[in-house]
Amino acid sequence: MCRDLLDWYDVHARQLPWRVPPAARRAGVRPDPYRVWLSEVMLQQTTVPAVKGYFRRFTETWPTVEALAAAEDGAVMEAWAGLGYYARARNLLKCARAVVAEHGGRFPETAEGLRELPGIGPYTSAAIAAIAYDAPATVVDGNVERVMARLHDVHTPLPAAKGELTALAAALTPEARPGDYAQAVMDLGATICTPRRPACGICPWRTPCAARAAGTAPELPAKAPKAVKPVRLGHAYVARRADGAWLLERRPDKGLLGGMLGWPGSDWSAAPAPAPPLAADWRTVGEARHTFTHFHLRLAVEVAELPEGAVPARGSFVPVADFRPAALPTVMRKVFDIARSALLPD
DNA sequence: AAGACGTGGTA
DNA sequence: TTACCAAGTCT
Repeated sequence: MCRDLLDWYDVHARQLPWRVPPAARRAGVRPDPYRVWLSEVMLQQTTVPAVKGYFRRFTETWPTVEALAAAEDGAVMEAWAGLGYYARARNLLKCARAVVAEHGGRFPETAEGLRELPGIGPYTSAAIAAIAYDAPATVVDGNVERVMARLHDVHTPLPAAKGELTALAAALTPEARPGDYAQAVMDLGATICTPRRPACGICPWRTPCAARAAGTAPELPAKAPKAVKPVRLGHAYVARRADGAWLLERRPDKGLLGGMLGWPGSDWSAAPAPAPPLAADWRTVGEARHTFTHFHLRLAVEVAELPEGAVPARGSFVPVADFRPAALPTVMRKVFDIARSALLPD
């Protein structure tokens, strides 16, 4: 059965910037563990199209784990801006520095060893072990869960079904070509066994698939109902100094948008108290709306123009020449777009 | 162990 | 517009 999938993968493998194609892989070409690790971290809860540009820029700027380990924190956070889940970027640096300082610049070659590193959990450790080192590790991500739930017609809702689906995936992992196998199941889930409208008719596993036989494939895997997202409110303060500099603030390392640059603001709650970074003639010019994983946010955008000598209680001024909106997380970029059209009308 | 943690694309 | 979805990890 694994053979059917590997045969399919030999023909239909997606070509991705971090991947060694199956033909080259069988000819002995090994992927660079650094690139495998970087791509797998970027791909956590993130789509392939979103990752491609970031992967290219990261590998151009920092071609090796040594180069990344030597990078400045701010430069890495800026390069990650817009990709989301910023703890990944903080852990990426911690991990690179640990690999250089504690492992001589080489990634551990076993899933257990990899699992010890920051930002590398059960999925990523197995993925690197399998893909970079061809170890027979069982990779279980959202694709594998979906494929296994359908293949075995498992109706238990996630996340309760996680253990059962992991066991089913482990029982199927072959000794031969485990790296290609891991990528093949994920490709199958991404291109054939998709969440909606799976293409069962052209699936290499259409014959053994229990859900296909039962007609239940499109509704699997079952999932526990999601909690309703509350709405939180807040104020964001965008100040422009007379020389064009913007008042920005580095957010604390822990918590939401940790380590990222942002506009000074109130806390985000049901009834936020205004908290401008300095006394000024603030005007409300609009509202930025943004949805995070667990709440909706509405930010009142306040703007002010400041004299050259203004001294803020929080944050620091970034000269126009150094300011790049792309270095901000998306919610802060939305705030800027609203503030800019008020302060700098075309 | 349940909740925190982003974003952009799609229906 | 809203809701769901995508190669998870950490606490």
